[in-house]
Formats: sequence, structure tokens, C-alpha cells
Amino acid sequence: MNFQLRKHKILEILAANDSADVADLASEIGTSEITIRRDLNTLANQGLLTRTHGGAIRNDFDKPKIAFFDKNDVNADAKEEIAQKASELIKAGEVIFLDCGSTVFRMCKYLKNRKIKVVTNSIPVLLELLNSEVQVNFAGGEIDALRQAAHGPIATEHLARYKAEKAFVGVDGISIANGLSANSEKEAEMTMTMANNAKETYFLCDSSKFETVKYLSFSKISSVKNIVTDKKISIEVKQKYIDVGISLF
Amino acid sequence: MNFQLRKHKILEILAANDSADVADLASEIGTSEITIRRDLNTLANQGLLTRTHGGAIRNDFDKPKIAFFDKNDVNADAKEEIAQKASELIKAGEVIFLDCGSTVFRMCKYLKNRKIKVVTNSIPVLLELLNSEVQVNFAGGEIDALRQAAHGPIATEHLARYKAEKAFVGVDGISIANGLSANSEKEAEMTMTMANNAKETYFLCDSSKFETVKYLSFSKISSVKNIVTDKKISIEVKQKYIDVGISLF
DNA sequence: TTACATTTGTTCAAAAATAATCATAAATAA
DNA sequence: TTATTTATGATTATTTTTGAACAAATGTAA
Repeated sequence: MNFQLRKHKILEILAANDSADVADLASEIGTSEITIRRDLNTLANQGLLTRTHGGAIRNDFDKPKIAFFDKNDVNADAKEEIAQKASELIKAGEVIFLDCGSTVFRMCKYLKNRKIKVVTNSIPVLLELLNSEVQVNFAGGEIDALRQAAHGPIATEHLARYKAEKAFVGVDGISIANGLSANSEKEAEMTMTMANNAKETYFLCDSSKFETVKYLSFSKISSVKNIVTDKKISIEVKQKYIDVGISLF
Repeated sequence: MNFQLRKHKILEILAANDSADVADLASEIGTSEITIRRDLNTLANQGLLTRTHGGAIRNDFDKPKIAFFDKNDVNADAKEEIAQKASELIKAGEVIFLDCGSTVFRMCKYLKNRKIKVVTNSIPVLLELLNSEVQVNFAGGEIDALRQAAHGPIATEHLARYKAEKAFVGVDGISIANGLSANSEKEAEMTMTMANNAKETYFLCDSSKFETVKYLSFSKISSVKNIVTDKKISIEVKQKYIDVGISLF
């Protein structure tokens, strides 16, 4: 592990976490603290980060990040598990819809070397897959800065022109009685558009979202065929969904 | 195993792994470490890789993936001047087309606090204006990873749905006799689409590009009304363009 | 503020990698 | 064929990198 590799890793960690301390970096990278300190000083001189006592912070940490990896996400592990499982469902040569949710975004790292086409309205997904094997198709239209995605009638219309083998979409709530629900009208519309234009739709949904209802109910449970979830889901809940004909991955 | 074969193998390994150390390369290729070192130095001199202590890394290993600011651009000053001048032509409330050229990209920093709408096919422009006052509209479609922009029939069609007050587009070559020319068909098509759907089109063109003809001529000089250029343009050339009815900024 | 712990800069030594030099083997030219 | 150049490998000296020790500086809590 030489300086260049450490530099790369340090900047990567800093990009994801905004800040890092010497001890963590040393154990993460597998070198001594004194070496990390030297590296940080060098990188600070190059203007690539800002040194603090005990570590460093990202140089432009007040600028919003592009990739929205929320490290503090309580369900990070579950989301990662779901993302990985979902990725394995994709076959070479397929056309895939990916929506703008954070769980869906996590699928990107498993897709980079796959020969597939991805149609998405998510800017983080676009960026993550830009320099990869994947051919990206972005749904144009007005950009929603908050969600880092294209939304609205033009984006919807754009998506509807494409047909995909599989759609991977997040949902904010799911219940047998109330079906699918979302926190915003925009996201619900996107979800339905993707679902309507894909042969198979996989709803990505961590176990905490089962039997919850959010702001807007937008689809009955009968329209759901496949759900990808994490292993923390209880057997009882799982059985209830299987009973109504849904496959759980 | 001669140098050419080793070179091929080294670059292959580097392409796959990002980095490699001397000892690994030596055992992988079946030669001594000193020979590998000599090879690496030669290849580093040829600019094919970057030497590190103990090995080498791929040349573009830690190159930022987005933001295509070419620091070594010989015309950086001219481009900056042009970008600033062009930005001042925009009024509050206007809808603007921005294409995917590097000069146009430089306009972004002057636009961030303006109350305008920008329609673009450029990913760097999208990112730069994402968290700003500007409402961004991205032309969707297949993404050209090389140009970091959306191109193709869908993107063109998308753009054509919008009408803008002003379009700002780069050109690779301009001449009285041959009109506008570009290095690629894709860019020429985008340029024309923007020009056709804007009330006024400003061609951004540094002084070195005057009276040059590139790969593809795509429009006559009579369709050009406004050019934004830098102060290094000669009075004679300037006068020739004024004589055919073009305004130079 | 003081007392304490943590972090840092400095110095030094060990280890690793490199450059320089020379010798040998292979390829090429005469 | 022999002479000459070129590529490779081995040896040694030098440089670079790394880690440890310790004093100085900084931050934190009472």
C-alpha cells in the first residue's frame, strides 16, 4: 500500500464521510498513524483536504455531496443486503429501470461491470454508472434538486417510451390492506410509470416498512408480484404476503 | 518475453487492477524485478502509466470522474473571458439553452445566483447548477460517457419541445466561406437543435477558431447572428465578420 | 485558570525500493 | 565467422518510505 493508493482511499473515505480521524484512517487503510498524518499533511498542502486536529475534513464539505450515502442510516445494512440481492436478479443484456431511492442507488456498485442498459431518473445513479460498462439512459425533464432526480410530466413521458425487462423501485410503505404508499406524489408517479413499462417490477422494501402506510397510497397490493427485502422480516409477516401471491426475495 | 509483450501485459494488468507492484508484476510476467522497474520507467516516460514507489498506478487512477476542467487548456483565459461575457447577456427570468462544450460549462459559475431556467444536455452543467438558484432541465436520452452528455434522437426531440430566449453553444470551427463546423456529428446536431429553438443563438468561439474548418461543416455563415469571442481576435478578422452582418461580443 | 490527555513535529533507525555500475547472455551487424 | 550493440540480471550504494520515541504544542475538562 503506497502513498498513491492511500491518497485515493483517504479521499474516498473523506468524500463519503465529510471527515475522518487519524486512528480510523490508519486502521481502515492498515498502516500506522504517523504515516496517515504525513499523508494528510501532504494532501492538505496539495489543497485536497483540510487538516484538523486528529484528522481531516473534506475541503468543500459545505457543498452538498452528489452521492447520497447516508452513513447514519439506521437501515444501512438491510439496504445493502437488499441492493445486493436485487442486483443478482438481473441478467446480462437486460434493460432495467432504476428509480431515485437510496436503496436502489446502492445497487449501482454491483452493476458496474454488467452488460446491461439502465434507464433512470436518478442523478446519483447516472453519475455512479457513467464510467462503467453499463449504458445509461437518463429520463430528462425538470430536475428536482432535493431528490436529485428528474420528475414531472416530461420525465414520465420519457420513461414511458422505453420498455424494460425489470424495474427496481423503492416504496416508503406497504400493507396488505392499503397497498403501496409513498411520501410524495412525484415519487409515486415515477414508481407507477416504471412498473407499467417493465415486464417485472421488484419493490425494494426493508423489513421496517412492512405494514406501514405513508402520506399517499397509490396502488393496491394486488399489483405487487415481487418484493426484495432483508432477513429481519418476521416469518408471520412473510407468510401473509406469500398468501396473497407475492414472491419475497 | 520481450519488452513489447511485457508492456502489453503490464498495461493489461494495470487496466484491470488500477495498480500493481513490482514484485507481483515480476512473478506474474516471469522476469526479474529490475527489468520490471526499467519497463515501468519507460512506460511512465511514454505517459502510459504513473510510477509509484514499489510499482505503478493507472494513469487516470485518481482523476476526478466529472468536472472536465482541463487545467492545461492553453485557451483557458480566453474561454473564461468568453464565458463571463456570455453570462452577462442573460437577463432574469429567461430560459436558456446550454450545450455540452467546455467554454459553455465555464458560464455556470456566473449563473448560479441568477433566476433563470437552463435547459441542457451536459452532465457537468447539470451538476454545477444543481444546488443553485437556477432551475435546471436536463435533456434525457442515451448518455454519451465520453462527452458527459445526452445525445441522440430522444435527447434532440426533448430539446425541441422547449423554446428558449437564448442558446449558448460552442463551435469547433468557423469560417466565412464554410460556415460552422464541428468535430462530431452528434455535437453538430445538438447545436442546430438548440439554435433552431432559441430566439437568439450566441456562438462561443475563441479567437483561435476563426477561419478554421473542422471535420463536419453543418451550417452556413448566414445563419450566424451573434458570436462571443475573446479580445485576442485581430481587427481584420473582426471586420470581415461584421461586414457579413454578424455581431461580435 | 490549571491539570490532563491527545495530537503533532522532530529526530533517528530500520526497512524497502531505486539508481548506478558492472558482468553476462542474446541479438544484430560487419 | 567475429565484433558490436542491446537486453537482462546481479551487486552495491543511495534514496525514499515508514515506524518508533519523545518533547512540544494543542485541545479538553474541571
